[in-house]
Amino acid sequence: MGAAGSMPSPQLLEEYSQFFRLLSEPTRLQLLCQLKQGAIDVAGLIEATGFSQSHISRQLGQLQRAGLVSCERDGVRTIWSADNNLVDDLCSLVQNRLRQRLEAQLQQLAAS
Amino acid sequence: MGAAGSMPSPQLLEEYSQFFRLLSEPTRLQLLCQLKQGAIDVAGLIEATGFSQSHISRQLGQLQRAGLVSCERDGVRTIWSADNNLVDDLCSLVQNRLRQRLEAQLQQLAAS
DNA sequence: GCGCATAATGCCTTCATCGTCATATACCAC
DNA sequence: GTGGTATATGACGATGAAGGCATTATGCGC
Repeated sequence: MGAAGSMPSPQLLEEYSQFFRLLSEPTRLQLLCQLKQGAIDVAGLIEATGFSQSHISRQLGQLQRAGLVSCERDGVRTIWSADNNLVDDLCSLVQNRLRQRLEAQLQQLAAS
Repeated sequence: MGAAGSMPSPQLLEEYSQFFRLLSEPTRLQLLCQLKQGAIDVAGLIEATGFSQSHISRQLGQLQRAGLVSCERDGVRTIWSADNNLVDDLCSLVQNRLRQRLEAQLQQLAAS
């Protein structure tokens, strides 16, 4: 079961960590989830999250550079939308993991 | 296509981000990959990675608290091993994503 | 052109985490 | 018990990013 795969290159490890770092801020995750509900402009995101305009704009910029969100201008507004399901898939896996851990703790408690 | 799921609770978002934060450091990812090759003690990890003893010990502690690695003492040594395949699955998904992006950039370059 | 609204960017402070050095703890040999 | 080795932890400086304020850029109505 050791299943020795091959070590990823340092460059790939760096790519991985940079990507995961994007998801390591509740702010950005919240923005991503909000965009999953539907395309929306910055004012709407301010309304929905309570964060400052500059903060939201910055975080969207980071997510955009990573290709997780995209925007289109509609007059003076900028409409943002989420681009793919990768984050949902990742979160589902993590959620399963969290659930499994809690169940294990529960069983260990019952066995004592 | 919009597929409006439900917003995760703030607590869940916090859990997600904390987990992803664990993976946002190349050091920890490297340690996880190394442990995937097989159980090994701290001295072996120092040899393999070049990091300082205290640094490695700290990172292992974080991974342990998250349930990603576990250890058993063998005399004076502590043998560490990776506990599950979650990280591999997450990395595979991210790798696919990286590849897709590069392919898209390649095609866009060819089309110009 | 001039206002007015929305969004992006420079600058700044604050705060968290990395990574190291030194020290403490645990274990074995003797 | 003492000495020696392997690991964990406290304290600390350095580094990076979050997040807000002020400003700038951009587009619309007039």
